[in-house]
Amino acid sequence: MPRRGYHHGNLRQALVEAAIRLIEEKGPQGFTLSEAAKDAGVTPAAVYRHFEGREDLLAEVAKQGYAIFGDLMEHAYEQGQPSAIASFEATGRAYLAFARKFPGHYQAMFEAGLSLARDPDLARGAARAQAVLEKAASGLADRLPPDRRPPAAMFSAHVWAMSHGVVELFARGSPGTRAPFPPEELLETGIGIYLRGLGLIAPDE
Amino acid sequence: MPRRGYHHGNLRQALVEAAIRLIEEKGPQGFTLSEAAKDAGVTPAAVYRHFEGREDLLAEVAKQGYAIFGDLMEHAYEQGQPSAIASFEATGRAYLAFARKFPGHYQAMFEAGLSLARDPDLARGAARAQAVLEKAASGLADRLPPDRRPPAAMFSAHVWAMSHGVVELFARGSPGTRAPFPPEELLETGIGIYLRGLGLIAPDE
DNA sequence: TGTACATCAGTGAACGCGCGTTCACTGATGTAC
DNA sequence: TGTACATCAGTGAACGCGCGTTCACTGATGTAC
Repeated sequence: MPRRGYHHGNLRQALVEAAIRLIEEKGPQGFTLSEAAKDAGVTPAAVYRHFEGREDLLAEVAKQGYAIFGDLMEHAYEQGQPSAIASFEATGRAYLAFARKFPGHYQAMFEAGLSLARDPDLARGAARAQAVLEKAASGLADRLPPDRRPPAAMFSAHVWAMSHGVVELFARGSPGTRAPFPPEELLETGIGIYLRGLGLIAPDE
Repeated sequence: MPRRGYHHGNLRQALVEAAIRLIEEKGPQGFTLSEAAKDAGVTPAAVYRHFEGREDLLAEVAKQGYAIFGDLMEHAYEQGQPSAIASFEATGRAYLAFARKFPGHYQAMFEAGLSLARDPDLARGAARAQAVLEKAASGLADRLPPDRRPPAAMFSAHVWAMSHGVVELFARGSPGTRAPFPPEELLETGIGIYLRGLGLIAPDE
């Protein structure tokens, strides 16, 4: 991030990127406004030209994360179409792929403790991502006999939970616990068994 | 925690309990040694009579958490015996019950980023809890035909992941996302579907 | 093409704060005689 | 039962630190004439 003069040019985005880097290194709690400023080659006070403060910068990272996340999830869903199952599995994979590829964004979104209420944009971004997963789940539900059809929101919650759990427990350099299996494999097999349990894949395939 | 004089009596445990309370309120990152000392009615320096420092106190909370956790898991397992399925389901429920009943311990154990390597006792406690879940999983695996039997460590990882995900996403006053279902129900149904997928419960029961 | 000027992004010094940790100390407790 | 003394848990003052935030300022940029 070399400065070209007194004016930075694109300090706002440079700060966001510095924040992402710092969150990746030290987690959302270890990230400080001052260090982000330093990383961007700028005085802490300069941050206040572009953000209301520390939390506002953090929220911007989460916001950009939700945008990328939503795009990835939607793309995965489209790739899987017209098969409801393929779409569902693809969104699960996309979840994990996002967490691994954008760990800074992921942590800002899910581990920073940001309230979605603080910013309508943030809430919108989160809702959009969740909507894709529920659309995929609902496509699945349609293939079950109506009398034995659990709510789609429940499917999506199950997969969301398992994905998040895999990320937190096995996809990070987590607390001493080495992953017993590659996270991708764990999630793939987990979702596979789950889908079989729903009666959506043949019992012995 | 009223002091009865110059000497506290049981400051060590009083500090641990203050720490637990603070972690419940503000998370593991918001917990400070100074505030724990204040809560226990004591000067920050007094903490150093009993712990090496902030992280050591945090580790003690985690250690006590693993002890309780291990007991609960083992008890749940025994309750479920001799049915392998009942034992497995019970340990899953025990996981969630622990997280809800001992949120301070839970966070110290799984969200504080403590390295298990820093303390053999800590690693032992964690290993013990994990062993119970794997024992339950292995009891299940025995009931599957050997030629189509996935490793027990994988079962236990799946359930661990789903449980952790449910806790993090739906059992906390999480970021704006209101739980679509009670966490207990979510985990119960999730594990149920999963077990059906393994071919361990009848497809239409 | 050159000059005056408004704009506003970034500076640098300062603030008050709470943190973890250290240190020489003090005073309560319990034991030996 | 009473006294001297060793032990050591907790005190209180001090430290250096980095934090988020504020403020009056400065200097680069771009526009109007």
